[in-house]
Amino acid sequence: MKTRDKILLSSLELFNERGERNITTNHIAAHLAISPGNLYYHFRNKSDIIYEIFLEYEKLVDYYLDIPEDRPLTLEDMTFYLESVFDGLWSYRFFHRDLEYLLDGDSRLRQDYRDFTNRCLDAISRIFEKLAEAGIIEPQPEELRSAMSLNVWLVITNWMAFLKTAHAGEAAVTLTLTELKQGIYQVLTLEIPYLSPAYRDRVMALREKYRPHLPDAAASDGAFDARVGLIKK
Amino acid sequence: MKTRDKILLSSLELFNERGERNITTNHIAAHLAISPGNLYYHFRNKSDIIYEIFLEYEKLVDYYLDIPEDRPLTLEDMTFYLESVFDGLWSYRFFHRDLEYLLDGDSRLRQDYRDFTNRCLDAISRIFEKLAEAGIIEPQPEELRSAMSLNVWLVITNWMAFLKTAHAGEAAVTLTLTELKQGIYQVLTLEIPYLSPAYRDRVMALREKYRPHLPDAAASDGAFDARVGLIKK
DNA sequence: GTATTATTAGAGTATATACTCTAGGGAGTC
DNA sequence: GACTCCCTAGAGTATATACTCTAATAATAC
Repeated sequence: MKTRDKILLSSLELFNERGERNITTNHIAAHLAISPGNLYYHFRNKSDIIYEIFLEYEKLVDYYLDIPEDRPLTLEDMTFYLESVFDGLWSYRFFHRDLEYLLDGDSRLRQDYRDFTNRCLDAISRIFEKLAEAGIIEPQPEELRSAMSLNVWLVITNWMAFLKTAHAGEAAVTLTLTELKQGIYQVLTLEIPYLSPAYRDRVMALREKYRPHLPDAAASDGAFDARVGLIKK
Repeated sequence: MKTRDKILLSSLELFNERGERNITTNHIAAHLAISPGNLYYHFRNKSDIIYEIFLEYEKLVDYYLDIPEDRPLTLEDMTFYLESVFDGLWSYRFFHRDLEYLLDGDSRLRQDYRDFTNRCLDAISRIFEKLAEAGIIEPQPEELRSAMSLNVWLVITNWMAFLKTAHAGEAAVTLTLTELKQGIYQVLTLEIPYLSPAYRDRVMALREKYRPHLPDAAASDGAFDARVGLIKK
């Protein structure tokens, strides 16, 4: 693998594990056993590294949120969207943590992230629209749909921060993908009142599968992971 | 005013304006025209300053979220809760921005914040319960109520971050309290499906007052501010 | 092979940051 | 006046951080 790609990969890994604020360019170089000079040969500065990681993140989510316009959406599609978005969030989880600071210092990123958010909001709204067309949820006026979409976005992007801050025990929290995906439970909670009777039971059953286990239930739940695998096909 | 209090006040002001990460203890001292030694005479370190500010924040929100148990809740109560919580969020807005990092470095704060969150979630849930008792919203099972409360919490605490990151124009954003309170629109959106017919129109009218103005509508809307003042009485 | 370009090492640097240490002033008390 | 206690100044420091510079090596082109 090219040094440049190794830098991106290691940076992402370290940022995710310990937070962008706690990782310096020297840390990244040390972790790869290369010199700082080498790192700065490939990237002008730390912001550039972060920006390139963002571009990857953006590409991934855009790919996940591609909406087929030639057929109606199914419940499986919806599940796929939810699973995928949380997968993406997991892979680039450092990003939302220090978002405001990152955007403060990089106007390219600020602009791109703004556009990205708006694309995501549009996609969510379009998904609701198509779910209504498919008879899964009741159709709603445009105004309500976009306000709903925004709430979905807020829940999705901030579920992780909630887990890390509010579920924190004595020690700092180490999060798992399984826990993160319990955010799907919260998103489906938002949809409940809008479900059409024909699909209500099925969605409620789906939601039930993501219900958080209460007190420190088995951290790695085999059955759960198996199901996740199944859903994603 | 005592130097100690001045330090807390200036810190809060600077943190809110420029972010905790961008403000050093030396900045705070310089801003007050006191020596660093003086600052460190009053506080052992930066974390202690932040912790004390958190205690104030906690106290304020706990005070706002006090729920009268001797009478039913009214629509005015609900409005007051919403307005107050966003006021609190505004006054201590630096806090949620760097929350994860702050908690990482201070286990006292981590523990206290966790308890604080849970108190808030309970309060929100209790408010829903009492709104149902008052016939404003339809009663819901406990499980749904607490999942809903969590969604309300997520929307409330992250609305500001959304504004700052997604609504950002070319330049970094300067937020106003008025914009922040448009979060109330989002919260009320969550409640819509649960409103009882008798109150539906009134709540929808209330919600309408917080609707975001689309393209850069007059930043300081006199009528709006007047209404806010009225509501808070 | 030689010339050129791409890559790397590693020492070094300017600045910042959180914090320390010593010395002393001012106010009250005896 | 001397003692004490609270408060303050301000110089100083160890460490970290983002980044630079020079020189050397590896890869590629001709």
